[in-house]
Amino acid sequence: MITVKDVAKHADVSAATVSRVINGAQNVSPEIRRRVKESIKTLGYFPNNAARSLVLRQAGSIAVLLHNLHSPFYGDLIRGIEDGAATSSRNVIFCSLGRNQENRDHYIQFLTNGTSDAIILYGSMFSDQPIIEHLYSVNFPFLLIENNFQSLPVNQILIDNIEGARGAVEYLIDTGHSRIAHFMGNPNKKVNLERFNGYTEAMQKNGLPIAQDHIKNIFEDDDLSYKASQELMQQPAEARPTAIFCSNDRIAAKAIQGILDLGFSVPDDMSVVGFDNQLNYDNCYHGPSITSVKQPLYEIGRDSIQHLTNILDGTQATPFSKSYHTELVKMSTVAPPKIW
Amino acid sequence: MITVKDVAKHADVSAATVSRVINGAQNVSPEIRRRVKESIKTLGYFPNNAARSLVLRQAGSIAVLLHNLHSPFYGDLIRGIEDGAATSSRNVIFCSLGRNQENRDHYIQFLTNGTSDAIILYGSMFSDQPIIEHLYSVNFPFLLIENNFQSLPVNQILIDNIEGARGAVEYLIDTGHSRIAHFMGNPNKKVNLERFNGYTEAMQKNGLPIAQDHIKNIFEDDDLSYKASQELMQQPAEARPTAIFCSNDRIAAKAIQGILDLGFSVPDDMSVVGFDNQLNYDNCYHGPSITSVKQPLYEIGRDSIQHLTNILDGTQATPFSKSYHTELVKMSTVAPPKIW
DNA sequence: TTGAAAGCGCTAACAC
DNA sequence: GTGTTAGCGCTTTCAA
Repeated sequence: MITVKDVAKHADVSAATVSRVINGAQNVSPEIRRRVKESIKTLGYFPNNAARSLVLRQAGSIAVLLHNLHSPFYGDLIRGIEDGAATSSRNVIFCSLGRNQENRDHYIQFLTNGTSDAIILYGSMFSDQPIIEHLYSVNFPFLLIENNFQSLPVNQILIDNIEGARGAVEYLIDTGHSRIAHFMGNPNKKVNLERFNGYTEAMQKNGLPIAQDHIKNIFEDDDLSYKASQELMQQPAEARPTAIFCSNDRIAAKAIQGILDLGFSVPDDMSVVGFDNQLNYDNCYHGPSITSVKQPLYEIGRDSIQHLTNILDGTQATPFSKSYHTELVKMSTVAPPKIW
Repeated sequence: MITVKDVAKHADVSAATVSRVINGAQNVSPEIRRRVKESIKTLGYFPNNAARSLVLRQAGSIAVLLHNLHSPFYGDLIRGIEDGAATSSRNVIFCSLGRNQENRDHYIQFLTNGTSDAIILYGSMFSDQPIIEHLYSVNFPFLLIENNFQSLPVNQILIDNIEGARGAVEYLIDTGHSRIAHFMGNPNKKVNLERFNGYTEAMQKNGLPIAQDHIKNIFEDDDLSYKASQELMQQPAEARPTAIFCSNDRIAAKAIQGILDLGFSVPDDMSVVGFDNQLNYDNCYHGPSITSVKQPLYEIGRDSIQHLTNILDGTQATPFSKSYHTELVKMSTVAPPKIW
């Protein structure tokens, strides 16, 4: 391993001078700077990150923690993070939080003790609370994305799920629907609760009652959505809802499939709205293009790195909070209801 | 920050003893061990990774390098890696290699100098060659997956693309096809070349000529596949191929879509075989279930961590090489050709 | 079995 | 502008 000492000897200067050159200090004569740079190149020197981290108390990296890194849902977010990282002086590493509690704790300890300078935690699992409280208690810089955490003054980036859901349901109402069902994802994720709240807000504001069997809990297994939509369709047309608002696009896709497989039409017999705007031709989704609420995940990913970099550099006040608006992408799964 | 010194003082022992307890050395009296453990718990101590890495010359982590971490294609691989990591004493970090050459080099330097102990490089881009040569030249432990690298004795895990492709094409031949087209992905990826070779091998072995316009280059833009399949279908039925073997499932999916959109049937008018077995109901692919060559990505991911861990621990001889077989998953996109 | 001391590679404070 | 020195937190000789 080549060290500063080797370079120093080769360039006939002190280690301190080599360090100065590496770190771009101004008080080095041009001639010496040239010589040191040449030696670095000749010897193929690169500073050891562990040693540097130790003395600087900075690891030079930001860790992005995701549940299920393998989910295709993260595409835009990751792309944004990558592009954000390109503009940051810090490197970004991605970490997948496993299910095993002990491994998780160990992993967090690993990251927060000399491996990374800050953590981005994406997702709104209630089960993340102990992690968040730990990070807060040890005063480790972190930023939450999509986790509306009220009990502590933390840095967070949110999207307005309630507004997004409300807008989607109001769009259905404006299109003429009044019996609108909701397929709700796992309530252990805050976003699903918020979207549910947006749905109820819109319904209540418009004086529309919510029938008990119009709320379906889909939890983790998306196939429940398939069955749930078929259950609805088997009711007489004048009794069943004319539209479904879903917590996310996967649920919407399965619901649509269930309806189509019974020989009904989307949107003629049933309108469907999703959330996330995640399924499209590019990822080989070939079903009907789903009208869906889009969150600006790319921007969120990109901005999160920049904000966190600024926080670390002290150019950004904390706690920092920012909310992003959603956008309703109108595609082909919504039409006026048949009149009954 | 709590350090060994703090713990030492609290437990009224020396720092060396604390270190011994942390690292499970045997020569510590039970009483002292108990006291130290208690102090560690009381103070909430966790060893600093930078300091530890510096002295041990081990970072305690394995870096997984992926191009386009955001690709849904990596799902099974990442899942396997996660599960492999759970059995390893080392942590796994995921890294996305950007497009910018300078950033890339910097990132590699960052990883190889005190940030990680070994690298897993997935993918068969020819452009990875400089990275591989660099890692080799600095004697940094690494493992290639799906990159058949011949010029240096490196650790690698491969799948038998040629065999897989040959088997797929022979299945088509056995089903009665003789005019079989090939939609070939980006030739800058070795896997696509290998699959092409498997195709030609099968054709030649069975005495089937390959018509010039039956080879379509799809490169990066999958939509080219859509157009290419439509071009084929516009030829008279007795002249056009009766089956297409595609470099991957995305290409296959677009080809199928092109055929269907012209009002033709898959597999009645055209049989299609893909590679990767990647598109299914779970990731919201709703087209015809594609007959496809499946690679054991989960196993590869899991095994790669274990092999690399063993290599680092010196319990696995190097260079290490292993090849995995593929499996043809027969679904609904292949049927005997109509007789002409 | 335990402690004192040296040193991993680097940077920063201080001297010149 | 440059070198000397100390020290980041940890592990590991070496002595006791």
